[in-house]
Amino acid sequence: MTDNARRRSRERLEERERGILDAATKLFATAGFHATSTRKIAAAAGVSEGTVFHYFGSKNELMLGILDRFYNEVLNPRAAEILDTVMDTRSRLREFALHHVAALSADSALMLRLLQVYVGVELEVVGQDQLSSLRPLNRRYVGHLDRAVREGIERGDLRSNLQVRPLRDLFFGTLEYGMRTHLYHHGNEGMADYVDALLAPIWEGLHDNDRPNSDAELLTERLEKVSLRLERSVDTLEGN
Amino acid sequence: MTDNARRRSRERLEERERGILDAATKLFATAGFHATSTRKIAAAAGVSEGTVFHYFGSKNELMLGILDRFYNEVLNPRAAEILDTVMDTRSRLREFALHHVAALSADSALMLRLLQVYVGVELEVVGQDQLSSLRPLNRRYVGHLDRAVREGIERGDLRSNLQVRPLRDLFFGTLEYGMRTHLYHHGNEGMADYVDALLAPIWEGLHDNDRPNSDAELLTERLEKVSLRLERSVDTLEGN
Amino acid sequence: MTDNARRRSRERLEERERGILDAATKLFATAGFHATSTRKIAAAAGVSEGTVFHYFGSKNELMLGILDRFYNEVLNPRAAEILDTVMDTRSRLREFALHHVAALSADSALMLRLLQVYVGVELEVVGQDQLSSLRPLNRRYVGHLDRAVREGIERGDLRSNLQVRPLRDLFFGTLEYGMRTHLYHHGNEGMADYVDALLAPIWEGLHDNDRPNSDAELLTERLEKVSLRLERSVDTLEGN
Amino acid sequence: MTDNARRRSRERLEERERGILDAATKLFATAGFHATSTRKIAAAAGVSEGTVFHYFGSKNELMLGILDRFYNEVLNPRAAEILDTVMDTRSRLREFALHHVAALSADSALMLRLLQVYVGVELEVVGQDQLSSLRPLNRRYVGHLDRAVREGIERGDLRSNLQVRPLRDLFFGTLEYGMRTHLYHHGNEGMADYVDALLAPIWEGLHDNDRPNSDAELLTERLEKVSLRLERSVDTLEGN
DNA sequence: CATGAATGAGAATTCATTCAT
DNA sequence: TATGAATGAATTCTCATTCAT
Repeated sequence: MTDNARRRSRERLEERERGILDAATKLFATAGFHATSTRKIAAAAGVSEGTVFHYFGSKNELMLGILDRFYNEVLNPRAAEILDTVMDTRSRLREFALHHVAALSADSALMLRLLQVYVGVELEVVGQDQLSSLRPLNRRYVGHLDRAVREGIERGDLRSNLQVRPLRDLFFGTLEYGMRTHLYHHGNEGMADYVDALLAPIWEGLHDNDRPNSDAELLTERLEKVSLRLERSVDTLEGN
Repeated sequence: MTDNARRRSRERLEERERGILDAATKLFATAGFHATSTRKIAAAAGVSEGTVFHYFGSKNELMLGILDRFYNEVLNPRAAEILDTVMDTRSRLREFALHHVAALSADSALMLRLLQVYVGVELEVVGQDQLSSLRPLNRRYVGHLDRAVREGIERGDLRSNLQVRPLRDLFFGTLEYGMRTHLYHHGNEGMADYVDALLAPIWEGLHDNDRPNSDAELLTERLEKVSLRLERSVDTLEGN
Repeated sequence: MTDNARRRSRERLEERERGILDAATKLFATAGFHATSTRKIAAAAGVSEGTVFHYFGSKNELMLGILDRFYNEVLNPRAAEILDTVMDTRSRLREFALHHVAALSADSALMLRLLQVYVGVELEVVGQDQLSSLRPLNRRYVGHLDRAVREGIERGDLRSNLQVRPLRDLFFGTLEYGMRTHLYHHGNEGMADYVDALLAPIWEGLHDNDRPNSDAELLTERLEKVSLRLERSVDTLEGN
Repeated sequence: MTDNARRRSRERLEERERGILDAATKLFATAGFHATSTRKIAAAAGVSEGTVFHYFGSKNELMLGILDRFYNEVLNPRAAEILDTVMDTRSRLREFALHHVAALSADSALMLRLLQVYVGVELEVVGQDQLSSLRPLNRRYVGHLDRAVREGIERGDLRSNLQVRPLRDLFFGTLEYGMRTHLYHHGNEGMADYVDALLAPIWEGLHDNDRPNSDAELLTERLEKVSLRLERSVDTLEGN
C-alpha cells in the first residue's frame, strides 16, 4: 500500500468513527441512552451493527467516546482559549459561563442531557473503572475555572476567603440547573441573557466589593468623568 | 365484614403498598431505574410480580408513586414547617437548604438520584403527561422558597432587585450539584458544614448589604444620568 | 325467608347473570374472545371479578352460556314460529334466511363473529366435550331448515333428489359468507335486499322446474343405463 | 464473498424462512393463533425465538407471511392454470371448487382454519392496515372466479342475469361451509364427491337451462348414441 | 352470595453482542 | 475491515383463577 493509500484509508476510518459518534450522540440525547438501540445507531450512521462494535467495543464505550470527544473538541479547547485571551475576571467568568451553557445546550441540549444521564447517574452503575478515562478530562475542564478564580483572588477581584470547591458547585450547579429550567420553559431563546441573570447574584457573592471598581463600575466612572469634562467644555463654550 | 376487619384489611393494603414503594425506591436509587426489573422489586418487597402491577399498574407509575410519596411525606411537610416556625430570612434559607440536602441525600442519596434520573432526564422522554401529577407537588415545594425570598425582600433582608426564577436555580442548582460532589468525595460526612460553605457565597450575593453602589441597577441609573447629561451637553453644543 | 323474598332473590340472580352475559357478549363480539379479559367483563357488567366465576365457572363456560342463550332465546324460537306460521316453501326459506341473517348481524354482527370465532375455530381447541351442550341446540335449529326442505319436497315444491346435508351447507354457507362480505362493504344497510339476491340463484337450483332432464342425478341414471347396456353388449360380444 | 457463497447464503436464509413458516402454519392450524406462542414456533422450527422476530418482526406479520405464501404459491398459481387450460364453464367451476377445497383442506384443513380465524375474524380486530397486503392477493384469486363467470355468461353457459357478488358468496360460502361440515363428520374421505354434491344445486341455479345441452349432457347423449350403435352392431352380429 | 387482592405462569418483544462469511 | 444473521436471556405486563374475608 502506498503512503497515499494508507492515509486515505485512515481518513475513511476516522470519518466512519465520527459518523457513528454523531449518530449516537443525537440519538442518545433525543431518546435517552437506554431507549436507543445499537441497531438504530448503526442504521443512523449508515453502517452495519457489527461495525459499531468494531469501532467501540460496546455501547458503554461508545458513550464514553462521545463524552471524550466532547471534552477534547468542544469544552476544553474553548475554555483554554477564553482563559488565554480574556483577562478581566468578571469577563472570564461570563465568557466561561456562556461557553459552558452554549456547549451543553447546543442541538436541543444534547450534551446537557448526556452528561446528566450518564455521568450524573448511570456512571456509578456502570462502574468507576469506566469513568477513569473521563476523569482527567473533566479535571482539566474544571481546572480552567479554578485558575480564573485563583487569579481573580490574586488580583483582588474576588474575595480572598473563597473556597474553590463550593465555588465550582455554585458556578456549574447554578448554570446547569438554570439552563435546564430555561430550556424547559423557553428553549434556547434568550439563553445568553438568562445566563447573565444567573451570574448577577453569583458575582455579587463572589467579588470583593470593598473595592468599588468592578469593570462596569470603572467604566461608569470613566464615563462620568468624560461627561463632566464635556459639560465643563460646554459651559466654557457658552460662557464665551 | 365488620368495621374492624375492614380497617385491618385497609392497613394491610397500605402496608403492602409501602413495602413495594420502599423496595422500589431502594433498588431504583441503587442500581438505576432501567437496571431494576420489576421482578427484583417484587422479590425485594416479598410479593409476587403480579402484585406490583396490581398496586401500581406499571413501572412508570411505580416511580411516580415514589416521587409522589417523597413530596407528600418528606419534602413538603418539613418545608412548610420551616416557613411556619423560622422567621429570620437567613435562617429560613439555611434550614430549607439543610432540609433539602438531608432529604435528598438520605439513604445514600437515594432520592437525589431518583430525582436526577427520572425528573431531570427520563421525564421528557416519558412525556409530559406522566409528569403532570408531579408538577403541582413540585410547584408547591418550590413555592416555599419563593415565599421566603418574597418575604425577605419585603423585610429588607434581601436585595429588592432579585428575580425569583434565577434565584431558584441558584439555590437548588448549587445545593444539588454541591451535594453530589460532596457525596462523591466524602459521603454524608460533614454534609451540613458543606451546605454552609455553599450558602456563604450565595447569601453574600443575595442579602442587602446596604452599600447602595456597585449594583448593576444602580450602575444603570448612574449611566442613565450620564447619558442624559451627555445628551444635554450635545444638544447645547448643537444649539450653538 | 318468605316465598316472596325467595322469588325476589332469584330474580336478582337472573338479572345479574343476564348482565354478565350481555357485557361479555358485547365485548367478545367487539374485541374478540382472547382480547377480552374477565376483568373487563366484570367491570362492564358492574360486578366483581369473582362474581363472574361464581356464575359461570370459567371464561369458556361463559362463552357457552352466551351461545346457549342465543339459541334458546333468539335463533330457535323465531325459527319454530316461522315454520309454524309460514307454509309456502319459498316464503319459508326466505323468512328463515332473513331471520338467520338478522339474528347474526344484529349489534354490528355480534353473534356472527361469536359463532365464527368460537364455534368455527376455537371449538376444537377447547375440546369436543365443551361443545356437547351446544350440539343439540344447533341440531334443533338446523332441523327447522331440514323440515322445510322435507315438506317442500313432499309438496312437490322442491326437486325430489335434493340431499339435505349439502343443502344445509348451501343455505347457511351462502348466507353467512354473503352476510360477511355485505357487512364488510356496506354494513347493515340493504342487508334484506342482499339476502334476496343471494336466495335467487339458490332457489333457482332447488325448486322443481319441471324439466326432468339435465339434472346430474338424472344424467347419472341415464349413464348407468347406458353403462348397463354397454356391459350387456360387451358380454354378448365376448360370449361369442 | 464469492457469488457462490452469496447464493448459498441466500438459499439458507430462504430455507430458514420456509422452516419458520412451516412450523408456524402447522401450529396455528392445530392449536389456533392465540394458543401458539412464538416460543413454540421457534422450537418447532429449530431456531431461537429471536430469529423468528428477526425474520418476521412480529407474530402478526408471521401470520401474514403464511397467508401471503399460501396465496402466492398455492391458491393463485393453480387457479390461473385452471382458467388457462380448462375452457368449459362447468368444468372450470368444478376444477376451481376442487382446487379451492383441496388447498384449504390439506393438512387437516390447516389453511381453512387459518383463513377462518385470522382473515374472517381477527382481521377487523387487528385493523384494516395489516390486511392491506393480503387484499390484492385475495382480489386476484377471486378474480379468477369472476372471469369464469363472465366468460360463461358470454358463451351462454350461464344465465345472463347473474350478479357477480352474490355469486362469489354462493360459491365460496357453500364450499367452505360444506367443507367444514364434511371434515367434521368424515374428515377428508370422500371430499371430492361431496364437492360435486355441493356443486349440483349450485350449478342448477346458475346454468342456462333453456339450452338443454350442458357438456355432461352432451357427453351422455354421445354415449347413448354409441351405446345404441354398439347394441345394433351386437344385434347384427347375433342375428348373423 | 359477593368481593377483589393476590398469584405466578406465560406472553410478545427487544437487545447487546458474537461470529462465520 | 465490514457485514448482518443469529442468539437467548431478560423485560414489562396480562390474565384466568383462587380464596380469605
